[in-house]
Amino acid sequence: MEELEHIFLTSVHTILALQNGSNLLSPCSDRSSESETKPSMPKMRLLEAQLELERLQEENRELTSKLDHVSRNYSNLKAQLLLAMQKQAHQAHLGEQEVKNKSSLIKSAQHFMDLRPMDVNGPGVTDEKMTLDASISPTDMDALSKESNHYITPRKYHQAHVDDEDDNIDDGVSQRWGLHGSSPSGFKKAMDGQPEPPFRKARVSVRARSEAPLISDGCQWRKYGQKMAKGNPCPRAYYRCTMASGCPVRKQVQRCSEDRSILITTYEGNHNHPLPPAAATMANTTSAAAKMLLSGSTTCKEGPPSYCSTMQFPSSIPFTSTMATLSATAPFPTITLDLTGTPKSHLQTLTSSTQQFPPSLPTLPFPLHGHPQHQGLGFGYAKYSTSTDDNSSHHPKLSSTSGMLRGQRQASLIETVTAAIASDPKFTAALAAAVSTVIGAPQSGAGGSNGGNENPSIAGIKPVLQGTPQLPHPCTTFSTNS
DNA sequence: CGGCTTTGACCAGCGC
DNA sequence: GCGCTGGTCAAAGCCG
Repeated sequence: MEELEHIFLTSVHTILALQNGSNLLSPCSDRSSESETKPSMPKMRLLEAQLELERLQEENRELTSKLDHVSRNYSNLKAQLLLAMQKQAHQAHLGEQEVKNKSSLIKSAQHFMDLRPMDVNGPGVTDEKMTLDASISPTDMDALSKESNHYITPRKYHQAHVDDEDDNIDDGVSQRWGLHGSSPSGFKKAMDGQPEPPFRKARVSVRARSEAPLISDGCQWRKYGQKMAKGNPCPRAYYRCTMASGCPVRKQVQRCSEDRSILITTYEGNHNHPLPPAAATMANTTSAAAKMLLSGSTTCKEGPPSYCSTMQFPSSIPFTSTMATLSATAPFPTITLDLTGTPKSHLQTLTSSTQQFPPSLPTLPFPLHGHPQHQGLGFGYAKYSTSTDDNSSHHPKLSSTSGMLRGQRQASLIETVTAAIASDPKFTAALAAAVSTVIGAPQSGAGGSNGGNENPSIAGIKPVLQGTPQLPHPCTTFSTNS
């Protein structure tokens, strides 16, 4: 596994270095310097230079796609390795667990943390395995989960059951559910020797201050239902990803009952199809956050799960009141990144205890796996800078990078960042990528179901940003369940 | 005409 | 066992 990671990081390093080299000849700098220093240059030479520039830009694009490809291959290999490890571990412990679990785990199964293999398997499964398990990239799990090409409802799942591992594999977490039968119903069925449906899936919700009916996350969604939720006068809408047939990803959209300008979007599942960079950014980010929550790779490892029900992450990004919350007491384990500016969201009150992260968390732009060349990726777009002058002024690093990077390249880099997050999930990194997704992309028109796949920005935020000087206060909430 | 939204019905989980 | 709630289905209608 470490070898794989090393290979991957080396590849990323190389490609990024090449990229940076290519970008030394950016159109602007090149043209301006040449025209200033050699005003009398013949037109032929200018044309040649321009051709060379175009060639370099093309090369740049190819390298970017190569990087993407390497990243996917890496995740794919990693996922396969993890699968083999999981099967091995599962077979080794299945027998003894059956006796143990019957007596002690049925009650605790209702707690979400019991989804974790450590809890179910006992000391036989190490923390390392859990962390590795959480690092499976969602998009690359698709390659392994061919069965998930068809969306399987719980009902259908009952009828035509499939091998749990394959069926849940598009979600590394739900796979654990299936394997160990830790969901309440799953437990009973597992005890009976029957397969259990993937009732719980990873969820990532985004809380955003937006007046638009939907946030634009780069994917195409189709509404399939709407319900009035208890305790909220606003209806909850259910959407399904329609970018590919059978994509299991769903999302719920609901306005906050306390502040109807806040839009709460909850994502569930992982895409089983290639995503545009913008959507991939969100998908990778959310899945990384989700998996980290469920993998327990955060600071609450040492305590019992119940004591880690909530963790608040004071953000280091130049936002005020950015807060990420993990909730274990909710029906689903939840990661909440609250960027609304509301100090205490109602989600935080769901939990019984909190853990404040030390203020020494890595700041953005953050180094990836200790590779300094990954620093300074620039998580600020021009839009962000203009709308947040006050904040950006406190963070010259961010503001200086905005406008220097071209949209496509930046999207690709952010995607790389989020993919890297998936391989070694630290929540702060996931948080950072999520925020970069929200604030970093050029804003699209307030498009309801976001047919445009290239823009991860939150539709409708723009008017809010312009109208309220204290912003940006988009709020991003990640909740993950499996 | 195809894709999408709407909306009532249905189902499963859960608490009492 | 019953009722409540969340989530999903699917028919009907709308829209470009």
